[in-house]
Amino acid sequence: MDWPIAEVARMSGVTARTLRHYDEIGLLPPARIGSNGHRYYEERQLLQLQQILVLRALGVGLTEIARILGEQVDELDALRGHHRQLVAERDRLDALAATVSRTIADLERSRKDGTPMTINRPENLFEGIQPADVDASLRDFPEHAEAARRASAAMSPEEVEAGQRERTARMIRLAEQMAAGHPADAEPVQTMIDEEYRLLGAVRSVPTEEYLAIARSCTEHEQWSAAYEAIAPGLAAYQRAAMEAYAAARLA
Amino acid sequence: MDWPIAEVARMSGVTARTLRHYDEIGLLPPARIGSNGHRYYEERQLLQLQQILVLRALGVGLTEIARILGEQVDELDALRGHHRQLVAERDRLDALAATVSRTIADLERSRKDGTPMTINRPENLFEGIQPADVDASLRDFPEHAEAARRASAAMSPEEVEAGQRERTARMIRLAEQMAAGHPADAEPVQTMIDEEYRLLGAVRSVPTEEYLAIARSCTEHEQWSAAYEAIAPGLAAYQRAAMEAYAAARLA
DNA sequence: CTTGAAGCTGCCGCAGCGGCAGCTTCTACG
DNA sequence: CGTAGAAGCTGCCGCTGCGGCAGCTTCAAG
Repeated sequence: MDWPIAEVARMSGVTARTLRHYDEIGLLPPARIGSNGHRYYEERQLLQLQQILVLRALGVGLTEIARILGEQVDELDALRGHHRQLVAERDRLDALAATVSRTIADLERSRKDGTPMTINRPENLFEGIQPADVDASLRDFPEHAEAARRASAAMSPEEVEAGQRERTARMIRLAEQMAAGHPADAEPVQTMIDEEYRLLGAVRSVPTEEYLAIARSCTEHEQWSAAYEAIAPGLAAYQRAAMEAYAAARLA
Repeated sequence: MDWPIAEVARMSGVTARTLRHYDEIGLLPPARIGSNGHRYYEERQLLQLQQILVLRALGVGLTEIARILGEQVDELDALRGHHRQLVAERDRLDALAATVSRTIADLERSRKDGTPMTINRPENLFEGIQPADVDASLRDFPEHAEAARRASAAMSPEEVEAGQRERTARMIRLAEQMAAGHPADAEPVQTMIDEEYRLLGAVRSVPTEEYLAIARSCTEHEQWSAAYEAIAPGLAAYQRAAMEAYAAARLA
């Protein structure tokens, strides 16, 4: 007893095209091929097709299915690995959905306030997108870079987001000072810088030398610089100057 | 001030290849192209790139991003739609992961019991894979088909799975009776069929005529038939014969 | 013998690039 | 001023899992 391709398609619910595809990639060759080139399937192939469809429905890729059917890998191992992937992907989407809904809320709020914000929120500038590279500027202080990496790896996505948001808010306030014409060593600016320094010190104490290295990074680290410049032209240099003035005045 | 492609790549963290791709698809053309064909980007492009990367990080597709940047669609609307998709996909993966972990548990159990089961569990045969088509055989009774559709739509994935598993268990017990050589109208077989009939009746009362239609479907509905045959050759006809004998003896 | 259904083999397209190959152009150094 | 090496360019193939053609052949029923 064998069936032509359309019959199998009707029985299984997949299209004939799919069955030809499975033949093409060697996943499910038909039981025999007539002298006319037509494909004929038997019960064994139906059973295999069922296995394939089960695994496919579970989200397993066709190449992995082929390995399972070929008994090159253990099905339990494969499923366990697949389960890990599924959970990881689900968690990723979950975090993504949360971020998107925050973005939506932010946008809605800013529209009510008169659209002072575009979707290009500074907290999502380059440095935010690639947090792993943020500490690259600290390569002169590898021991601290390592610690920072560990610290940021331990933070939850929410904490990371919150941190980015706060840093950005500071950058914007600083840009406002700059736009108002205050020099970098003006009192209100220095007050803000002092606040930043204290926050930095709350994590761990920062020697003057390293603080100055961070100041230099504001203009020299390409991603940082780009982030500052994207908020306001000249902001990177302004931040650096303010930090250097602060160090000269209070960290001497 | 403009930057060559590699510079932008370093600043933004994407590859030059990606930037060329974005140019190719019209998503981010460079500010100018030198007479040598080289691409040069300016601040405006950097800002756009940032927007692009933010949206891309949120999982928005490039074509949708292009529409948002071109202001052809409202960003809030786009994000709301995207959020729905994200949540739906997350839920799908969640259900999938749950199914996979049940499958893993089943496989582990069966291995301890001496591997009486392969991954090709009958509860995942064709009809299980396409539950939406199960009631297609009831097309002669459209009003009932509609009700069944509603009922199955209201069931949770767990309930559906459980139902499939139970039906399959019955099919296997029936196959054992058949393998033992009992005719379809033998007493133990009829007892099983009676149990099935009562279960069916618990959902809603089934007239004899419709019961016989269901019996016919066992051999005539291709997916059902395939499911029975995959468990044991001849099982579809055996089930049908048993049901018909039951109807003749007890529903007359 | 004819006709319509079903079969076949390609090839393009989809999203978002990665990774070549093969050629040209910039930049720095001697 | 010549040259090497880095960086630029334009294609084209590949991935996943098929859908959807086109163009031709073959089957099955009347």
